[in-house]
Amino acid sequence: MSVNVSQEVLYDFKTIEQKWQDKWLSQATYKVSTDSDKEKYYVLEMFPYPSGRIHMGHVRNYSIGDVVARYKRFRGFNVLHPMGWDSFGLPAENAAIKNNTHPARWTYDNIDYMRHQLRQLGLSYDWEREVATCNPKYYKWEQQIFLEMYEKGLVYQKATTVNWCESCHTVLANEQVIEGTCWRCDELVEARNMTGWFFKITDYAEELLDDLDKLGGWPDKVVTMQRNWIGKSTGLQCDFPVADSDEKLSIFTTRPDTIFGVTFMSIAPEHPLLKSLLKDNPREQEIRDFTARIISEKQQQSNVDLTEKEGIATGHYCINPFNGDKIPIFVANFVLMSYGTGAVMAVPAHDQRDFEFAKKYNLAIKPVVIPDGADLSKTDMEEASVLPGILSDSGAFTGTESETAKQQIIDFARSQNIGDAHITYRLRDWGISRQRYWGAPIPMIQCETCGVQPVPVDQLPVTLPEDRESQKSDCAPLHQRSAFYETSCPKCGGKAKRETDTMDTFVESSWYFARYASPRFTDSPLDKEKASHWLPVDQYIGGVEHAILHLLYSRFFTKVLRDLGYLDIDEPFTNLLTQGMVIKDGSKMSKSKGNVVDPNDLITEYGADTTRLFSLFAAPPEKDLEWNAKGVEGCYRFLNRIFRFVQAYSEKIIAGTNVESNNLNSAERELHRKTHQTIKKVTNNIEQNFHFNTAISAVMELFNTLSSLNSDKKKDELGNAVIREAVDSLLVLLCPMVPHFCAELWSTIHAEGAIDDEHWPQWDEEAAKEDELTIVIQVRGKVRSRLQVPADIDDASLEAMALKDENALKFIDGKAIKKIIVVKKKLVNIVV
RNA sequence: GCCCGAAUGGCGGAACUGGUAGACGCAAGGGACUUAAAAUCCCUCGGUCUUAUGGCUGUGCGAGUUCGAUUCUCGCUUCGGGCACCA
Repeated sequence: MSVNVSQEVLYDFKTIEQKWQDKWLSQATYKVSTDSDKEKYYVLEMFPYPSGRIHMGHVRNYSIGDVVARYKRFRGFNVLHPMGWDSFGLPAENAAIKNNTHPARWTYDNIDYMRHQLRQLGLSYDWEREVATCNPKYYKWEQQIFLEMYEKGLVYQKATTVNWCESCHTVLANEQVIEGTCWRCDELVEARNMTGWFFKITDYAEELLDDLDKLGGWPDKVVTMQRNWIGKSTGLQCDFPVADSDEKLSIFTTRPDTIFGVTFMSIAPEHPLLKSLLKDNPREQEIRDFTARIISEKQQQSNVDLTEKEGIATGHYCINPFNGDKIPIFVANFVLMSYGTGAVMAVPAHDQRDFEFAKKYNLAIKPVVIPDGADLSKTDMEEASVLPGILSDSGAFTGTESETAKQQIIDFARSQNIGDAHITYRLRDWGISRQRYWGAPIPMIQCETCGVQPVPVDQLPVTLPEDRESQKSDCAPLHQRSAFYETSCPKCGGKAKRETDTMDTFVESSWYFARYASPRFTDSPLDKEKASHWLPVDQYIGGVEHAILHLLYSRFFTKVLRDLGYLDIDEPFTNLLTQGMVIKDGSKMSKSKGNVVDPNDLITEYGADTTRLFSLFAAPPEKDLEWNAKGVEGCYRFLNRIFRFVQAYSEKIIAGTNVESNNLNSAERELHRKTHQTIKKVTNNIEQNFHFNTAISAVMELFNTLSSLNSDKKKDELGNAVIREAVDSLLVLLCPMVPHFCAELWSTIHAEGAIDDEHWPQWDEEAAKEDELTIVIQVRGKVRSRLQVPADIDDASLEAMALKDENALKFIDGKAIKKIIVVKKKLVNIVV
């Protein structure tokens, strides 16, 4: 029987993709519920901000997620795979002003368009669970969580120095300041004093740190970044009495072992003690001018550049409680009020900053920790010595090893009631107040008589004010809208004012993954039963740019929701995959560089399947992906070749029965073996590390084997059964990547049953075994010859064969054989 | 400055636990088909020497361990990422 494979037909992806998308939608193929005997699997990709249209980064992220979802379904899991919209945020306001539309209108239009785009990609979401965070039905529950946190003391208001972005007209959290600039618009951030609401994330600092150890399924890199961000330091907090005064200066140090080397004190310009130090101070004006200048410099420069160390003596002294030394107190520009106590004991001999400062102002440098073999006495030091060593000049502690001395000195401070062990974190509380319109209102009320009052839960949601014409742009912040903020006190009924700040949009994304478990639940933020069924997320996928921001906040919220009784897990995301960027011509795609690839164009020209296939094939997910238009064509060619083959061979495939593995000719055995090897390879690639690129190349190899066996002289030896087995397997293996394509071809060769109802193929280890092996023969570690041998050969005969091999003999050249190394099924190395 | 990570053909990338470097794809070159082109199919494809069998060389650089190193150790170089007065 001869079959013609048409050489010219290109498969009609447009019709095929439309057909299957319609089917999946109308039949709600990917809808899930908890009533299933199957084990649950929750795969989630970071939901997008509805900026207008999807970009290649989304395509990549969601293609990866969809492969995981479809693969796990084939493996028999009950897969939750939802999608939604992180739909509050600044761009909506800017766009609304620009286009004279309303942020809500702009946002919902974008959502409609982008949902359409995601459907065009054939992503297998349960669309019935879709959420949009700007919907009052979503943020109502966020407000309720806020209130419950407030009741637990996890929310508080304070006036403090905040990060202000002038271009965004709002405050930013510490995590949102990237190298001194705004995470969203790159504008330089300035310092301002403002009142705002804070989440007490620092209450969870220790647990957030400890539980990092539970995140074995996260990239080490992300765990390390979080660990550094939390920045735990242990040391001594200790009081230094101010000379001729009742006041004390409290310091924190991680080097209590150097406490005998303190030669001065540095305090932050904002330090509260400064006020009393200035009283009756002859140099009051000079000091005031200095601190004012430093504070304003700090505000302008933010934390971009390291400025030179600068300070001024206050004329006051304090007493080192350990040795009675009288030491001068300086105001210094490098001391941060927001870390530790805002005051530092300065040990210039053992701290580089203090060293530079001491050099500049000619202050004493007193070495007290002498590293092994070093001589720090008297000689001019070039830099601070930070190594451990033996204490000298340290009273009763002289001669002690510095690590031991740390604890002894802490113990001593405690016994004298002047200090104790202390832990300090770099992590600060999360400032969530934003002075913008398009965000979730903070449900608090300020009463003239009763003070701050929470909005009663039954009055939620506090919704954003609608405009007279909601089509029109009016993005005035809430503090400019009296109709919004004028209200009455829930306690006394008197005149009161609503909080006019809205919440940081990172609050919405800190719990959306839990809401997906019960997205329409109307009794409380989460249906506990559903949440405990689905959570934690088994596999979370998104960009590494959220390594700290979103992922830290979500971990915090998970712990808070647990403590509020909504969740019974400690960590939200068991496994995390951080995918690389999509780049072109060596750099990130951007409008300014003019190297943007629009997914729409690709879908129109090649279809969703090809687009997905290339974005999975070109690189492993965690690496950056270099976009290559020619590479896309290669993937398209690959799909076309399969399509033509299956069409041409459909009769044979349909006629194929089950493979009888003990009754195969050599061509059949070769294809049968390759099929099972491919199943094994693809399965392992996906299971181990989601390396779809190598999984796809394995399927390409299988197809190459299939088509070459068919084109050459062995053509007539191939029975229908092995062809059918190869094609059936190939289609299921490829289905997670190119679902429409495989569904269509499957339907042409199977009268009944959709590919979605199939099981993942299982490989047969026997069938996958090679019956011949290539053994490498080395002489002195260099490859000299190769042998084809039966797979079951034993080491002794292998060795014998190697010693008889002509090529090997040439290189042995009659020399004495020292040693022969035989590696099973791999090689023989003859050492002469 | 400190802490991570990476470096393999013209390109994207592969290589199990130390055991055939370059799978798969792209590009390039040659051929078949065609009046021609496109499409499709076949062949070649790290460098170098050689008529060829084949030899030598080759995974950023330099050492080391080993019968054997892309893989392990040490020291560099370059690039990328994170943190950056955190006391």
